[in-house]
Amino acid sequence: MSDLPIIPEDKIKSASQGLRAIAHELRLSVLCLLLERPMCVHELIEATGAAQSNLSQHLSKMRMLGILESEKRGQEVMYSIANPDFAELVNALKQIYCPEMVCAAPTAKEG
Amino acid sequence: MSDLPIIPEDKIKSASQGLRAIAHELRLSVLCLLLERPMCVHELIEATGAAQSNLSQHLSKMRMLGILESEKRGQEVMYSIANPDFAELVNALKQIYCPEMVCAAPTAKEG
DNA sequence: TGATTATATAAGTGGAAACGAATATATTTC
DNA sequence: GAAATATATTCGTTTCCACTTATATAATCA
Repeated sequence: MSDLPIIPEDKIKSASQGLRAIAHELRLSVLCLLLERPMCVHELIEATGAAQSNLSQHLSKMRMLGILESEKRGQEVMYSIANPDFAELVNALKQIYCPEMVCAAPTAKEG
Repeated sequence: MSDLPIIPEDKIKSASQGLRAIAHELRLSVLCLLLERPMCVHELIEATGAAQSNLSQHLSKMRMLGILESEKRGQEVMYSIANPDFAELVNALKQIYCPEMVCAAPTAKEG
């Protein structure tokens, strides 16, 4: 019997599901790209070098999980990050793994 | 040819490896527990309800990845978080998934 | 309307990860 | 030194993921 603050099972389940969702090289790359601006599928294909079908499946998975949202524009489909939590999470990762690429909160000193 | 700030492949690879490492319910639970204080294996078994062999395998995996470190104390083995980045990451998750459990940076107003 | 472009979905396959069962190793106690 | 406790490791099985190939749908254009 410990008096530890146990995290509820369902929270753990959601969190690990969220992590699994972004713990994939291609999906993470896509999220990093969409952090900059919304993009359509063929832009993402070009930027990542992924196969069309494969990328489409990953996009679809992230959309179903509420991470991404999509909007049809003509024959293209624009994808963007739907859940700001994931934008934050990816930013946190960038700060850990490539601090020099994160322009972070501007210190209000530089131009 | 886009002028997007592409994240280098090896950074993506490290990041997604790190995410996969914690994107598992049991491993994430362990990390949350160890966020409080170092614990020995049978404490973790009791707190998580996991099978001994299974938990041991996960601990071993996280130790090999540099996430955890262990110190033998008598016949027990104490585990703790070795890499502060992961502590931060897990804290970030807590803020997203259970904000009410995070005592965060004290606002210096409450007792 | 037929061809082309953009994207999605389905089906099959290969490989990795997780788990349980059994066993091994180290430490303590008697 | 034998039993008990604490933890690690090995092995075999199953389950889950990702990827490719092929096909479907929708929009545009000729």
